[in-house]
Amino acid sequence: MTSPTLSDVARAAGVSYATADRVINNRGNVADKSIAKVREAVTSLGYVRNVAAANLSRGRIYRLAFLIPRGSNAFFNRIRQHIDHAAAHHVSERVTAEVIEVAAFAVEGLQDSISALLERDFDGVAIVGLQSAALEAPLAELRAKGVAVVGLVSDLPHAARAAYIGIDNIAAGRTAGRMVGLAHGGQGGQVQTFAGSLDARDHAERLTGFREVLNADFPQVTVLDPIMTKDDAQVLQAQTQEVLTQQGLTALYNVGAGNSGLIAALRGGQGTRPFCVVHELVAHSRQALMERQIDLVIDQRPDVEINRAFTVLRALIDAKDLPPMPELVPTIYVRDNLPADALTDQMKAQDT
Amino acid sequence: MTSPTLSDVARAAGVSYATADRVINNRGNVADKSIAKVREAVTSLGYVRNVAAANLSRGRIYRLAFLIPRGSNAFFNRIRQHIDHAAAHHVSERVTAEVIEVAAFAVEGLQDSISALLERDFDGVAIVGLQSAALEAPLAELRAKGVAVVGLVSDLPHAARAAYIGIDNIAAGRTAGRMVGLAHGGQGGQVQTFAGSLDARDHAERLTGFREVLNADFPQVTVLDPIMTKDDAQVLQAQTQEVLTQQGLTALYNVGAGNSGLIAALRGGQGTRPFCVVHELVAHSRQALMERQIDLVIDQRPDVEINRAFTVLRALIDAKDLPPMPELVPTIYVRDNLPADALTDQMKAQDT
DNA sequence: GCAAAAATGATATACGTCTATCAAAAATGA
DNA sequence: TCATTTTTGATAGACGTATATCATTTTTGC
Repeated sequence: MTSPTLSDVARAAGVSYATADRVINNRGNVADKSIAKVREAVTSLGYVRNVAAANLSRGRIYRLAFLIPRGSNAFFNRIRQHIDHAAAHHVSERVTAEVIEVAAFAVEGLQDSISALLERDFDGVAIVGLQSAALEAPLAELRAKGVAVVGLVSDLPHAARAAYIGIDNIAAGRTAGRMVGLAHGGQGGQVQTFAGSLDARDHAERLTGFREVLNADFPQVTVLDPIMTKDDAQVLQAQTQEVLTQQGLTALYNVGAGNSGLIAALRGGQGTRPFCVVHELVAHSRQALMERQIDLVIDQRPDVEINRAFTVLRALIDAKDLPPMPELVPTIYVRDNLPADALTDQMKAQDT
Repeated sequence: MTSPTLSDVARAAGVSYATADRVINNRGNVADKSIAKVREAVTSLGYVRNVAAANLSRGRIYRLAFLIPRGSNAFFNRIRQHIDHAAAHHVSERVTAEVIEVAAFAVEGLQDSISALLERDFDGVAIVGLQSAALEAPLAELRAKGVAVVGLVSDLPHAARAAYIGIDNIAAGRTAGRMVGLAHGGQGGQVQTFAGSLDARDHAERLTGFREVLNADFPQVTVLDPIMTKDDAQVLQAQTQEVLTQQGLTALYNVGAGNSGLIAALRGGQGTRPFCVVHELVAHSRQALMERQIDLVIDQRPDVEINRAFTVLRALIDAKDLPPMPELVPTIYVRDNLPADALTDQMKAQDT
């Protein structure tokens, strides 16, 4: 009934505990014959290392760091809160997580922050990344030190991280495109798009996906070139107001942030409004969904992502294979399938 | 740097280890004054019980059972696979999970299966439930024995379980309604609905939610009364074929199972087809989405649910509060945001 | 102030693994 | 065959908690 211990394995294999241990933790200096005997005993007994005992013995603690862009962006506020929340529930497993803020979207700042990590003693790091070769060197150093590195939300250069935890932004854009297309019910129309900056890889990818679907499957719907907003709510508000006066506009799609401005403009508008799709469920967008100022929110489920970051980092640090995890998929919210998210509710006062 | 142990707490509180232990595990026979001192030391030091050490010491193992309807239903096959998969990754934490098959949707069979659990030594049980007072007595016995009980996918009588892990089916129906409404793009239409049986609470609820939204927000769309299918693919195929000949039909919505029949009928149809929404992403529905025979799948993410069942049961057994978990929300799939799910792919050959 | 009851302290063992050390045995090479 | 190297065995302490026992001290009630 009780699961076999390493002593049981040793006995079954006809070797000493020490030898079994040498095999299990491949410490070397073991005859092939002994290795085979132990391996056999392991499978026949179904031995599985007791991680609790192992970690206890090692005095293992997992020190994690999260590099998150500084600023009042509601989405990253949400990310930060989820990290703190998750960290609080991981102390009993000796996992600590520290949020380190970095200059937003600046390669140099990120580079410095990564180098600074070298001085600290972290076991795993999750980084909201950028695609820049300049990051490769410091990341390589980190990994050489044995630190597990994953990209979060926005990927790092491929070779420089062990995993990427985030959604496929082309898929996210395609999803938005599909929904906008469907909402036209076979009729024609014009979609105005908004983006923070096309230098941001995620923005560009979403736009690409969006266009792909509409061009291919809904050719009667025209996609207008994006208005650049720098993710600034004020810019968005002004531009939206202007755009709303146009004839024939049937939909709006903002691939970036700054939605509080877009929503404010919509709130001020009169008559029927275009079909509206934005990204990321935060206080503003949630409320706007409820109040019917917008129709759809495409969300990347930062709560799921953070959970996954913890799990993946732990698995990488333990060098074991990954447990089953829910897929990361762009999630579509309408006003009818909103989660009752306490964290989201707490953020009423915060900016987008 | 290293986290404080109970000995540290005792020292800080000026009591012996034994007394600190008496407080922590409330064994009684401790003066209020001592309790206060220990509590204070705990908070000031930030002491958190090392669960690994505790479980090791107790020799704790978590024996879980899942009561799942028997049969070749693709959705429950998927559930079963996720359970096995998750269980395999939990052995190192001394968690075992056993799937127990019960007669599908039969109160008596379920009742017997629950009673049978009493003979076994489980610590936690997840049950795909039914709403029947007949289940209350055996469940009460189980819980009296100290077994943690949760409802899974389909709820148990409220008082008889500690938690329900599943989606809100009214919300799921509302979501489907919203999407069907949107897809009409302001034009009128007729939706044919299908249900297995209105005795199944989830089917009835989905239909209710669906009607709510269309009646309130899309009055120009008519919802036709559901065709009863017993979740039988053959019935669905025949009925769908007939329905497709009707003039003016703009959408189909099946709240239940048996979608392989519906899809087969659609595949055989010619000309433009109605907008189609079904539930649960399985091999058939996934393929139909890809091949554009249907437009939308509302999914309850059984992978997330199973993960959550493990976590919740463990937390209940340990009598600790729940860690942060992603919300369970009806997920909308279109062909653009499908997960690359290995498990789903393995099930090509199975029935709906 | 004294007996009874309650509270506390001191201490030992166990859980399963990791890590290290030292001695003993076996294999290897010339 | 003997010296050297490789492999093996035996064993002990540590990790932090749970649990139990027994002796001692403090508190309580009368």
